[in-house]
Amino acid sequence: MTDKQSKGIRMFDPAFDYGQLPSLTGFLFRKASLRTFAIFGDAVGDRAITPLRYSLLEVVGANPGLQQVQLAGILGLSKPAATLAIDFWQTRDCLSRRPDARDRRSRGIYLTEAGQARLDDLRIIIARQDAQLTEMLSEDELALLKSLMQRVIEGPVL
Amino acid sequence: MTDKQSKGIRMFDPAFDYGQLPSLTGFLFRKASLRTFAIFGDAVGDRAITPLRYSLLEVVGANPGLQQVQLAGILGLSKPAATLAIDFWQTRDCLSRRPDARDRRSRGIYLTEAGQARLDDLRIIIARQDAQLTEMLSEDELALLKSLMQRVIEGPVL
DNA sequence: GAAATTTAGTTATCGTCAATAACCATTTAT
DNA sequence: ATAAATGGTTATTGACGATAACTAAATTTC
Repeated sequence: MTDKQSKGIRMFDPAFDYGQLPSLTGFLFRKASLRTFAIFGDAVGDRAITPLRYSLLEVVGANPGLQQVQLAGILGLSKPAATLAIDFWQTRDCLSRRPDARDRRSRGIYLTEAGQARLDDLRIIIARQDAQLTEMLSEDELALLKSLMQRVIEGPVL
Repeated sequence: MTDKQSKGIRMFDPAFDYGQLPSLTGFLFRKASLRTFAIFGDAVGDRAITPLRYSLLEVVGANPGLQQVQLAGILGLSKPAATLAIDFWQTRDCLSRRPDARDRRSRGIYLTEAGQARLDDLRIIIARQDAQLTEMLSEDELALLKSLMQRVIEGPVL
């Protein structure tokens, strides 16, 4: 065992036959996503900071004052999940809930100063990590990949 | 609520700013993977049949007689997880554990007749579903996407 | 304008799942 | 022969996410 991090996952072992799996686009997406996740953890250092939690911070940073329900909608979370995710950052002094003057039920979510600093850090770390993920592609190829992925993602809901 | 299935997930809501998220390849992978997963469930009909469990069946079909440890290695599972996954199919009469003559500790995993039939079905359903996933791409674009994805997945472990 | 309904948010409870640890049986190494 | 390693199962635990139930505040309806 030489590799402590990332489980040292070998994506395909040439000794075995994977049937039709490698020809399925969805399978490739899943593998790519797993790989992303593994590397993400290494890059960020803190295992508690998952892609989802980072996404939350990013979205709050870009849209200060959103309601929790709105955040849940954007991130595809249930209400309780949103509550927990916000709790996570609030206990770390990165997010604050501020009362909304117009509607005293709802609470606007904002970055604290520490949160802004943390986000600035994370953005850099993660952008760099993301570049490593695709370092084997030329710039043109990467742009192409992204635009193809975009179209697949935005595709019809079926 | 018109859409019962697939949660009707809207991938991006143009009303909000997603920060740098949409420019991260890893984020696109994750979204694509989520989309794959959602559609997979709809296509197969049985929610219990996850991509992972299908992968297991596919790999056993392509490599009859593998040990459980080998399967775990190929699929990136822990030993207990492999045990459970095999149990899943065995209780459905699709896989069988056969004693290994040379090593009485280990057990070879094989498709049953029912398992072969089930796999044949699933292969077709899933191949069709996978095609739908990328129906907005031309044949050339799809081939390109796949080859780019392959290279990313096979990339260095970092 | 009071009662009923809806909505934002939290808390409680549950089920799933995967990982670790502990365990048995068998094989390999010393 | 004994010790160490390996294949497999079972038991236990912890992380999550989902639903349900609840509070508080807003909106609707008559």
